[in-house]
Amino acid sequence: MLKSKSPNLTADLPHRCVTIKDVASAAGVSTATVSHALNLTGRIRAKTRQHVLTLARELKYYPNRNASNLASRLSRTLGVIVSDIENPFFAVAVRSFEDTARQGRFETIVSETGYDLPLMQRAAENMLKEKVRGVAILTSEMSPRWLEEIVLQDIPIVGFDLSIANEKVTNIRIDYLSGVREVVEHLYHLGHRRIGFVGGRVTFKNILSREQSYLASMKALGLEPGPVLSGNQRPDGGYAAGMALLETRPRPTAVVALNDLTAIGLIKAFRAGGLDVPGDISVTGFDNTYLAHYFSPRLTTVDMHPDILGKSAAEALSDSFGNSGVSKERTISLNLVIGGSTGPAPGSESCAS
Amino acid sequence: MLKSKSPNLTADLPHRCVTIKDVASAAGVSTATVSHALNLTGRIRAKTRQHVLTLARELKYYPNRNASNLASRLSRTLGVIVSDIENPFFAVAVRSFEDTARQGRFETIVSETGYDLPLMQRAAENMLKEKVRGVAILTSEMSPRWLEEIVLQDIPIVGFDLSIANEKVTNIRIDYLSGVREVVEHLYHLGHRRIGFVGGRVTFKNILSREQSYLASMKALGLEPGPVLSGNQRPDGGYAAGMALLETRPRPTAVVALNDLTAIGLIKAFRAGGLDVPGDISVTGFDNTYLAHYFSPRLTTVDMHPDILGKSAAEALSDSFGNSGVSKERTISLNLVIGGSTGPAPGSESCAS
DNA sequence: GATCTGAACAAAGTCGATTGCAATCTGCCA
DNA sequence: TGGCAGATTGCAATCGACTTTGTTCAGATC
Repeated sequence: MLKSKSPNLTADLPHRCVTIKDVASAAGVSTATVSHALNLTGRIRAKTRQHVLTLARELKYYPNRNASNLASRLSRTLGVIVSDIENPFFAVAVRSFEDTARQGRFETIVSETGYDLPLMQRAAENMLKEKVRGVAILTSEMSPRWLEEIVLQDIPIVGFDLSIANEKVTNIRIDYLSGVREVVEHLYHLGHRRIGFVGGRVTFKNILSREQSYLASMKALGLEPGPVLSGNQRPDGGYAAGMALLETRPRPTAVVALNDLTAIGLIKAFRAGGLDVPGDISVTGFDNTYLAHYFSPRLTTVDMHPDILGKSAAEALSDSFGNSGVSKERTISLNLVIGGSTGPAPGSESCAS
Repeated sequence: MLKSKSPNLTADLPHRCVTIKDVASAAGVSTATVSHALNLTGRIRAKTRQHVLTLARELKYYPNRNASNLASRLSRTLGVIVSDIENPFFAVAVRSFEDTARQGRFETIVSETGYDLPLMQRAAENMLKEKVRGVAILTSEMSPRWLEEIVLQDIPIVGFDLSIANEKVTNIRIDYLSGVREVVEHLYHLGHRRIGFVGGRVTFKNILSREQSYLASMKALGLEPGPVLSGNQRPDGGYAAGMALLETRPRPTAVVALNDLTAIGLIKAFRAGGLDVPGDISVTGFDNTYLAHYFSPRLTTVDMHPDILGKSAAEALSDSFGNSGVSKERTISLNLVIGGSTGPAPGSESCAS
């Protein structure tokens, strides 16, 4: 769209941004005054301030955040490390975190690990190089090594099920056991006795927690834990597990999935195998994402309140800036949401125990 | 966990990061040498380089990206502005963008607008202050004003349906018309004649494009455009629209939704109204997210290849760094995916036209 | 053995903003 | 009108890394 005839094309010249100096000289004041006018620091005459602000806007001045962070030795950026942004549970949590951070005039940068070890390291390094003010670990597969590394740099951390205790670390407790127990008991009351479980990589602590909670809940009811399979926390993993379960004899009458995504994968597999959900087999999810709500039948699941989680995480970081060393524990309560994906065990009306 | 008895608690002292100076003095070389060793610039003896690298690791040195960007007057960060990360379509696109960027040793920062104007402005300002190297606009509700503003700072932009033409801007073309036409024709061949449409905020250009494509497709088939409603690009908007459609007389026998999320909202509403999908009414989505795949019935939808989109966007930016002024257009091809959410129009076998 | 050459490294200026302290100005009071 | 306190504003150092411009030194050449 631009005729490129002149050798002095704008695009060829190294571009210079508008700096605080430009604003200062345009306003006929020093850079210090401009800085104070923009940041409400120092006492500036109202008229001067207005003048500077007007000029800054006219010149389209956008303060270089790199320079600002460097000079003030203080960043207003928070980091979030998350495993899978495609999972609506995390998407909601991250958004909630960002919204809360924004209200405190903090920016947020997000790094995804994709349940992958090298990416996990990269994410941590990213935060360290960016010199963020605090980090939220919205995933629990983070290796202790990198947590230590972050804490060593004196950066506050918030997360759940963190394998590290330190005054810079705020742990958000999630009572998986009560959540999973409610699910299992719900199925029990529907007459189910053979209740399977589809988990994920047990090397990840919060995934392991759910599995252990399942085992404990079964034992508490005097039930033999049914088949336990592993997915990959995503629908395709659930589908594969579901296909495997179709072949299992005796087939469970209900399956508890570690999250909603796995549950919908399971259901697709069961239907492909000619089973009716919940007529032939009941399925439960975990997280109560919008998927669970709009899926048909609506998933029986456990609400993890990702919005509260994200908000809590951001607040925990803000708090830890003010009063150092006070690591309040925070707790997220879970509650069962009953949907149509669970029903009476086949033939349970006649042989209810 | 830490006993705080000493007044010289580490946490109370202003923390100093390990800097390049620390590494330099530890290694007995100048900071210049350290910089060269780490960045592979300049000619350094292999032994010196190794020595420096080892020490940097031992001291846990993480180069301050703020200082680095400032000094080199060049950032290796790309920005992505996206409307709704909760929509799997965008989640996949963003991830694909990040992966591609990472391969080119670029970091990515993401800002979400939530279809909200003030947030849109904030996102743009965020990019400007961060002095990113390039921006991908994975949403089309960005106001031209901010696009201009970014281009003015000489920052390359890539996006789809951008309302600005400039040598710094790469436009990714998406042929909505062909995609929507395939959907409408598919329904037509199934015997549908009253085909409704649920769109979104028509102030957003790519949303408007889909609606216009629908109208054009209907006209091309000699059909009267059925009821046209607006959602909010999310499931709840689809649900509300579906509820409204239940009351419409004559009720359409098929509804085209502007995306998958709206489609699942619609279906929930229709089922709540006692309708069978696709027995009583057919529904189509758009985007072919994993939702469409795992939903039951599988959604008939249009694959937009978000992964290719994200990758293309990142590549376009990388390209624009090398050769300035070459703004290659890129095109994403769409293709129809037929699922079980569409079926013959009720009674169409007897009165097929 | 003196000179030249290029590799390897150091010194110092620079990026754009912040901030403590000094300098200036203003208004008020004596 | 002179002086002083308090309100404004400027000066200049600083943050941590990069990068241009030297400087040094080993080896090669004659």
